[in-house]
Amino acid sequence: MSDTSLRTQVYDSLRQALTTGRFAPGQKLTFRFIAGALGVSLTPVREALGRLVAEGAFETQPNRSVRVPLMTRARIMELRDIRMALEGLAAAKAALAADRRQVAELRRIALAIVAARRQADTTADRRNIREFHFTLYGMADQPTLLRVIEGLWLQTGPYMNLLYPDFISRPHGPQGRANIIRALQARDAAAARREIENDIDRALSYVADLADDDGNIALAKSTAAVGRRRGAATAAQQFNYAP
Amino acid sequence: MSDTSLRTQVYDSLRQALTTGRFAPGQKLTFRFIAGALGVSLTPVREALGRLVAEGAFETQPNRSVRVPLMTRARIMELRDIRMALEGLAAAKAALAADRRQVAELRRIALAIVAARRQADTTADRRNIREFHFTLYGMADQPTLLRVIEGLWLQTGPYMNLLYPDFISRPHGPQGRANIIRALQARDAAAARREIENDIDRALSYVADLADDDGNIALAKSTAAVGRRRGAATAAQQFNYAP
DNA sequence: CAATGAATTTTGTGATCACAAACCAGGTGT
DNA sequence: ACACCTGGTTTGTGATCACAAAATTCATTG
Repeated sequence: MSDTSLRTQVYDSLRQALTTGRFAPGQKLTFRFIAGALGVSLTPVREALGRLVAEGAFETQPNRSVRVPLMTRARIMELRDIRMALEGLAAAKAALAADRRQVAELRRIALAIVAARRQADTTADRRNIREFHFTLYGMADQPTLLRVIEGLWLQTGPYMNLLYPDFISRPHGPQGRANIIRALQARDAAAARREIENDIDRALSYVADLADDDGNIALAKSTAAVGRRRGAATAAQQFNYAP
Repeated sequence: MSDTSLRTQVYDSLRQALTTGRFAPGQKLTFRFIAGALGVSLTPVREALGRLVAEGAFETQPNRSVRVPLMTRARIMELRDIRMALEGLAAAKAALAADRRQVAELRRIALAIVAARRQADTTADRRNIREFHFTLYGMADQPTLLRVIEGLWLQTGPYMNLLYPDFISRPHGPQGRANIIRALQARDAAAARREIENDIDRALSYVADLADDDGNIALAKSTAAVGRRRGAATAAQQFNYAP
């Protein structure tokens, strides 16, 4: 482990919770609540939250507690455009740099996605999707680009629950991933970029259509609804879970 | 003023110092040094530095002090690609959204650049260049995009001194800005993107060519050399200056 | 004189305390 | 009923203290 500071542990816990959809959009969190749940003092919590606020994963009005941002339709579309540009760039570079072993690894993850979906395992699916994308982007070997993209995923994370179960069951998913793998084998940067752009476009346009201009969400029958029940889980439950 | 916390003031001071080239690449800073220079306790300094480290403006090995990152040629080229993608996107959107008043404002800044360069005023030039770009990007009205771009400028900031005086005296600068303004008037998004991409490409490719693969810089006769003399300025001098 | 190792100082990290501003009830007046 | 005040409570912010790990100094040794 390279950094074992408490601040980093708190940061990672919150990040995990965000990317796995444990916090609902608009949910409010106090410093003392997090500190109590994680068994640390306020100091490391403040530093971790400061970073997350800087990255846009949380927002705060001056001198007040933090909350998961409520995003308007426009803001989701903005994130869509940014992610298309950056993740498209990463995919294009990955296509030029990937070797045979890396492509095989990507194919393994693509199969795991199909398997988990057959069992409608939402948690596993989110983990798999994340692994597929970041394995792909990692091949580009561009650390700064990767970090910026991670910051963007942190912002879209709480909204990705909205994709389940309707959007995810559409047939275009496996097709897109197969196309990406083919593009890598052919070292076709333009095709890899195009496929990733399409993927992001479809997913975030779908999410954006569920949000109105005030940040309210058409809940439908999505699993995001569970996050709304504030007192349902104990404090510790919201952070710790078996990986 | 929306946020008057000390943490934010420290953050802004360090940000200013970075974007105006007051810190040299590789320069090391201790928490207590900054706290003393700004007359605050360690607490707000830690939070401000935590944010800047998260943004990549400073780097730190675990449990040790922070320093301005030394960038390899590869990393500068990486930043070039990211900035081309994102600032190109912002310019394209700006071209579609700009009204006549905003274009006039941009033309005013372009004239100020020419005027300041006639007097070889490096400080004013850096401020003007920043104002030109962020006024342009601001027209796109995309707050998240703007924040990501600001984070990237924070990283490239300490290296922008290397453009003076050689690169800046080349004739392509005024031409490029005139083209951008023309593109805005014509609502030509593709042209605006192309001009911004060219601008970033030229500047950062030039800087990258001065760096080797270990992060060492060919100093040449650039003004960055002054930043190297560590004890030259008092602590307070490194942060406070007349705007 | 360069290399080594112990003593000393410096430095980041985390916990705790003090405090003012924001929040929340509960009551009052209209 | 509803807006307004008011007391108590909660909450983020900043300073200070304690401490361990890292850096530095410097005497000692080969």
